Amino acid sequence: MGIFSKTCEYAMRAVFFIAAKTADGGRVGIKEIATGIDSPEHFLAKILQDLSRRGVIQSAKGPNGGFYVDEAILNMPLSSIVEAVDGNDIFIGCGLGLEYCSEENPCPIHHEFKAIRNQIQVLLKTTKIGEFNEDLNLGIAVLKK
Amino acid sequence: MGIFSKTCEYAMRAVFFIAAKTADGGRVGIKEIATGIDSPEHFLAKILQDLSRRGVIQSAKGPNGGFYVDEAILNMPLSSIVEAVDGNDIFIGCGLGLEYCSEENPCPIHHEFKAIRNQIQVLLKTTKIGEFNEDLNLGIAVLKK
DNA sequence: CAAATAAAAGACAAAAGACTCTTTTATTTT
DNA sequence: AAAATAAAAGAGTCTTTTGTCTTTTATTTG
Repeated sequence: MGIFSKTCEYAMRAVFFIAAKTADGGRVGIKEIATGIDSPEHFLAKILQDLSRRGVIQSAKGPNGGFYVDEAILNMPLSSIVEAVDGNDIFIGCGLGLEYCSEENPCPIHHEFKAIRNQIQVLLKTTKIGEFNEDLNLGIAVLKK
Repeated sequence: MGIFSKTCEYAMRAVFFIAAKTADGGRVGIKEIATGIDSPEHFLAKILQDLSRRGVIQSAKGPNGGFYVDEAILNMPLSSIVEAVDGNDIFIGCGLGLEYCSEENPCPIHHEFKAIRNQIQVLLKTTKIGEFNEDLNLGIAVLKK
């Protein structure tokens, strides 16, 4: 596995896809999203339901329904997606999995890893969900395997 | 889960423990290691067998047997442990889980993540297994939950 | 050589994560 | 109101990770 869980990878790709498709209005359906990011449809549906409940995307049922995002969501940081799916372990967890690792009671690599955790945090907090729309729509960035 | 798999976390803690205990000679048994790092004994045994086969630690059977490390191992980088257990995904994997993500065909966060992957790599490659022996033996660093 | 010791190996078992399929509910359009 | 559409929800499966238990093999010591 990578830095994030598979579920979280799907979530980020899906949110980027939805953002790029619906920033100018409109909705996009689960089938189109699943195809667009190479993910299993029903599994992704669950992930998106969860993200929708948590306000990271929006959804509407019925004809012309689908998933979409508004301006406020476009300006939300990537950390919103990651925290909704994987929690905040990546920001605070110990590199060696020690529950009580801290500044006062550090594991051997505690200080070295603090820098990495911080950098991940800065990246996820300062990058906006809508930031890639142009690159995605121009085909400069890609979401498929 | 954190950056590394649970297996990898146990592996690193165990190798640090063995290094600190045996750098000046001697062996340490699986029971003492498991107790010393708060890990399930039999599960850890498998991990250590694997590390031993891959040359990341050494082992001897029979009375006065156990696990130990020599001078060469003390100077090996942490990346040897991580690669033996988790492979090199952490160094090369895409942040969004895309198989064909690359400089020419980047995912949206490819460039941002390159810096993080590089920092993790530098940390793991430049830190030596034996580097924490003193802190561990003095109780300044800790390996227990 | 016999007994004791300790790692190696193998076969299971439980839990979590990833994924599928079916039914239900809400909305829109005619 | 009826039909069509599309997300929401629920139940269940498969796979991987994590963990347990038992047996075997190698080594040392008396």
